[in-house]
Amino acid sequence: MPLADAGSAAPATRAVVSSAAVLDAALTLFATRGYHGTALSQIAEALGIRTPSLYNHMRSKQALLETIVSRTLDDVLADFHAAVRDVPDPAERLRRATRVYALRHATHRREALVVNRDATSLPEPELSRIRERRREHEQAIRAIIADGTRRGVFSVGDPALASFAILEMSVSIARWFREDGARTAEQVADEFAEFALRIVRHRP
Amino acid sequence: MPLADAGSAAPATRAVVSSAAVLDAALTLFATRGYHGTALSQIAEALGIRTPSLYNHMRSKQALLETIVSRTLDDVLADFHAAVRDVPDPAERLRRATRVYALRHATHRREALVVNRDATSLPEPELSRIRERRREHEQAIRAIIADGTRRGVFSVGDPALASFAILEMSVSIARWFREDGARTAEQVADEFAEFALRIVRHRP
DNA sequence: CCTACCGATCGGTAGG
DNA sequence: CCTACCGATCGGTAGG
Repeated sequence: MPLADAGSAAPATRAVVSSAAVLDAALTLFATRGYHGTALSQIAEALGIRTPSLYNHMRSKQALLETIVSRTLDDVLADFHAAVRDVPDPAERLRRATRVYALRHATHRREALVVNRDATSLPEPELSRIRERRREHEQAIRAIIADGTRRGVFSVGDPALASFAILEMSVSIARWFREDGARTAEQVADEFAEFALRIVRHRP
Repeated sequence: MPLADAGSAAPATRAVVSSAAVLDAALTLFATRGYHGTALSQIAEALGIRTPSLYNHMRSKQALLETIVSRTLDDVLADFHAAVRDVPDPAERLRRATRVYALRHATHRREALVVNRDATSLPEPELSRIRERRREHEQAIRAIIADGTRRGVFSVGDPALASFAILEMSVSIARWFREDGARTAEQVADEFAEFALRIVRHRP
């Protein structure tokens, strides 16, 4: 039966796929080749199905990106609020906020790469809503830094610059972190939390 | 003469274009919409010419990206070496290396955005050569940090983590810096150089 | 610099 | 889940 297994794209058995599986395959491919650099045919091939079958599990390619970005931003904000809840001390708040953000970028690398690379490919009004959530997070970090500076436990010229630096150095973890590398995600997250406190010149 | 000015794509006079102009238009569009999100027809339209005319000034779309990325990386390395030449003190070396890198990301935002977003879209063997130059820069920063740590003027657990953090927080400047913003490129660069010294816990 | 044109591939639909 | 197919657009070439 040469036709039955002619090429790796033709599976021996008929594949069964879920929305979650489509999203996961899209996540991997978008993270690797970018949203515009990924064809739906590649997502289908990764799942062992034909392109039109994808439409049983999604509305459109764009909806896939929208779901990935939107969920990720919601999770980032939820992480943040859970991490700082009932923590009044600015230094401890900043440490926990940075740790959880850094940790997420080590453990959810694909999501982070897609959000950072391709979120701007979404159309309005989704794009504005996305920008608003990122802004919300940045402002929350900035507020912690401003609070600590006001109280004299931090020393920083411009809380906005410090918050950009802290957030973006953490985002970079998604670019180089390897699960089988020398340091665990937790070790990296702790170290970056320490960097954050150093940036705002917190005296331990 | 309705046909002569039907639509903004039809210029009144015949446009004359140079390789530099094509590269510049590509730079702007790649930075805004990404390499795969940009069509050659958009580059042509921005220049007021037809798509096939672009081929008088370039070899291919990919060659455009290659030129942008390659030149930018060469410039980054040249900047670095010029900045630290004849500066033996690790703290001053790190300050200057960070300042010049941060400054470049404020003044060459488009280049930085394209390199960071789309360099991986290049094929081998170009991709390896690009990675090698980025690695070279990262290793040079790491060596400064390791040197300062050895001499006891820095205190950092892992020079690699610190160098990633310093470089990547600087890269982020390209994402948010505005020429008409509250701070000049030089002010931002100085502040980020200070952040770098704080990350390695240099005592001033 | 242009018009005319190419094969390939894109996201998506019809219909089963 | 599939095959068959769609119009649109892609990067690029021929030839002037």
